[in-house]
Amino acid sequence: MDVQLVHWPTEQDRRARLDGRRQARLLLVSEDASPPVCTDPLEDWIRLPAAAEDLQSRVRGLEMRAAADGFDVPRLDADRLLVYRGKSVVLPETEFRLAGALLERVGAVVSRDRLQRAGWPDSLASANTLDVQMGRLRRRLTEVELSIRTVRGRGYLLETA
Amino acid sequence: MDVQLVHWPTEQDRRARLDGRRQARLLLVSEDASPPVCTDPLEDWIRLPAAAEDLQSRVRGLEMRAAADGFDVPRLDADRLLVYRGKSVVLPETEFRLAGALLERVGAVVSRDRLQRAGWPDSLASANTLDVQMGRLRRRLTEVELSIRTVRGRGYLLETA
DNA sequence: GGCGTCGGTTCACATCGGCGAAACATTCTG
DNA sequence: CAGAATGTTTCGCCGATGTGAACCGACGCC
Repeated sequence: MDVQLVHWPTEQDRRARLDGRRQARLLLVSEDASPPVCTDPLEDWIRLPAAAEDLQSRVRGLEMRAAADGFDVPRLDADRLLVYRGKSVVLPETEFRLAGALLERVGAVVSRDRLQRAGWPDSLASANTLDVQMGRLRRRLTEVELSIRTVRGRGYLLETA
Repeated sequence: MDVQLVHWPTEQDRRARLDGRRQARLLLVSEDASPPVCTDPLEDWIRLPAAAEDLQSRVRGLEMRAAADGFDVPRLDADRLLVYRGKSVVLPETEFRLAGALLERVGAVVSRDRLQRAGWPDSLASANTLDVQMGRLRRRLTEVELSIRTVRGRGYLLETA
């Protein structure tokens, strides 16, 4: 969601890394350098020294373009497809329901009890089953670079790293 | 695709028209005006007076984005030709209809039911026939570097990978 | 410090069903 | 006629799911 500021041309490697992560960035082009040609909508540049107003406009534009993609927010569609930063995984039914519960509160702890109810709305699974399914969900989420942290005695929380 | 130059803020109406036509344009922001926030990849702005080098870089970027526009979306013409990133394949009738259904919602899941109806509008094929045709379509799409992912129990989705 | 318990993780196993692949027959097309 | 396209069936794999057992670190207790 945020916009990274990158000095140009001194930080070329960092630019490449951000590009790989599909992270919005604004290149600050030093006075005596040539500006790059930006083809990625998530990239823009501005020549230094820059008016505060101009800088803001560029940053705002990038923010909105990044938000339009919804890139930094993991999204779960009705067909069990979890999308995050351009990648995606298909979740099986049970893991889908669990992921849904976690996504309702990204970054916050979701209690085991709540997860139980989310994962098995009608039936009632044995206690251990939740653990197993969380393990499976965890493994699958690594594919989209999401991770689940356990909070002993409290529950689990979804992280975007 | 050329890039239109638009004076800002005096030519706002012209900007709107170009936007509607999905025509790339560069806004020339007069010295005493506030720059707009550009969210469209086909739009950019530059503050006057501008160095020739900077102007060129902006225009070049827009040209390339305009050229890339639509390039990443697989397209299906009436003659059963599927085009994607410069390559293309000819699809047989049935696979053509199936591909059409998938392309209506690239990146989203299309249900088996919907595919059934798309592939066999009048007749009704036996249950498994869809699977077979999807397999065949799948094989053919590898030639244009497209792939079909199955979502168990839901349907299929077309991916641009 | 030694010990048991609790919560959580991982492994192995069994079941079930969706879906993929091959094989075959038939029809279409150049 | 040859090769492609299409429909159908059969077979079997593998993914999804639930369950039990082994394992392991954290914590509290004696």
